[in-house]
Amino acid sequence: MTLADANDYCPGISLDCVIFGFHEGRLKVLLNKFSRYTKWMLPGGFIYKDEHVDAAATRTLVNRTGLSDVYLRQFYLFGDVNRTNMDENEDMLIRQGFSKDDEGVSKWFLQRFFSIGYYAFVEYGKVEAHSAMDEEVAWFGLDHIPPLYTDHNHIIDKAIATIRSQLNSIPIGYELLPEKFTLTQLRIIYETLLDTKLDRRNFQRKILSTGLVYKSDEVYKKWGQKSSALYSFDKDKYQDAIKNGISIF
Amino acid sequence: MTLADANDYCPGISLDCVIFGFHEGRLKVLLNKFSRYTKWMLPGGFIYKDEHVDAAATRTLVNRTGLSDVYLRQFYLFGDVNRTNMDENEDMLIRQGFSKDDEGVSKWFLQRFFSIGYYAFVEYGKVEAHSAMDEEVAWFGLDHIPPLYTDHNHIIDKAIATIRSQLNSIPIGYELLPEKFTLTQLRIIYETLLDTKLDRRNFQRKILSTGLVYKSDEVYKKWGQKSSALYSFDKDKYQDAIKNGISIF
DNA sequence: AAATAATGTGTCGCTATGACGCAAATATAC
DNA sequence: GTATATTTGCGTCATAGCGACACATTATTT
Repeated sequence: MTLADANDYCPGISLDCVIFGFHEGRLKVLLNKFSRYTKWMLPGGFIYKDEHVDAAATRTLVNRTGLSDVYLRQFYLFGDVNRTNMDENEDMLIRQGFSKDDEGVSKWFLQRFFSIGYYAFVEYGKVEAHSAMDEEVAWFGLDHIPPLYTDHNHIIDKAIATIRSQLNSIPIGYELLPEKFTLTQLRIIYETLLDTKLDRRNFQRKILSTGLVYKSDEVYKKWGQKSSALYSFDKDKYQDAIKNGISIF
Repeated sequence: MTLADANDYCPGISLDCVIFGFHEGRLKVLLNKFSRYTKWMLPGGFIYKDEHVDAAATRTLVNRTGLSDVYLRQFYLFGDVNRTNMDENEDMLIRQGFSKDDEGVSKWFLQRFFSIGYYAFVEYGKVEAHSAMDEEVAWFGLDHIPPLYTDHNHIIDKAIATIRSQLNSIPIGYELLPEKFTLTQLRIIYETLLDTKLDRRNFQRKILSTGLVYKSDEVYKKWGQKSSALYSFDKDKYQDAIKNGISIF
């Protein structure tokens, strides 16, 4: 944000997006970092005074990924008094070249913030990780997330816990995978989020029995040992399933 | 609230509680109403500047029901720009005897509000519906909820939808029912929230197979035709089940 | 005395599920 | 070149759980 805009935003409230992608057999999240600050953070933003919260989240996502029309859901409001660490914020401001005596900057950043958590599923290959002015953007595997700004590690954990509990009714594969994918890739997503191993054969039977997925004529050869079949989602059936509530697991 | 306190609260954000109780075979929600205003509303409040959001919700609940130590969960942030209807708010203020020219009152109430939705399960019999100064408090069956203040009908709907989707992992019976209860009472709760009829015999088999419930020596006679057995929750097993994630349905 | 309504205790058949077997295709090791 | 490991495709089999339903029992209503 440009600090001049501060008056256009709702005070004391921000939003943070946990953006999931799937690449090289791993679930990853998109993080960014102010170039002169040490800590990575979730892509986030503020809400214009006349803007719907969901619209603000969509705007944040478009800015960072170039993608609109993405599966994006609000999942929790983080309202701990101590989640905003004033010392940490001051440190960040100074490193970014601001003076803490600057009234406008201090008043805006050195206050208590609520943060609205959103999670998003994007197709990794379609993302063009936009770096804003003085920002870096990068993907991090779930196992390799560094200590983040304020409670952002906690926000990611909560997002994963939420997704896990809703896995039955979330079209997660459809959103994360490319049009053609192997059932192993789909299984890895579920295994990662559920933190268990799933029997390969039983998983296939269950997925195929939903009828939401059909075998394409193409084959995936690059990887591993034996070439594997590529599948696609039946988009119509998928839309129906979401409306009427799907139950995969 | 006393309006003099406005400066102690976080601006632009409020919270609303959907408080569920079970009485006479029906699920009900607790609503209140300013005596001189026409519309009923969800019990709600504001958040002190140094107060955790959950603490503010607990405080609201204690005020209205006299109950602490209640199952209370945040479920959604309502952030539509138009959810706060300024005309409606002004009407309410005037009916309550305030002048719209009163700077303090207007500035506080005639602004955009976010609202954090909480739902709670309470034991109906333990509630002493406290009426504050000029408030009425009453229970309403889910089928008989009148048009409420702003988007409060929508908030209730969203609460029910959320609970419904989490019914597997929520200890709803334990929280809503008295210590001894019949399995029919428990079944009605599930039937109401799922909006379906459940086969009485299959339901019993399933509930008993969880081992979370045991038959007490007492019998419930008052109602219906045949006296029915009273059951209780095994509290230890219940605590374990919540920790490790229960799955009832 | 008959009708109504709710409860306790089952049965029965089907399906989904979890556990596992085995051959085929590819890569790496010796 | 042969052996070994890994991953895929396509199965089997026994069991637990589930939906549907039967029937006697108890109590209230008419």
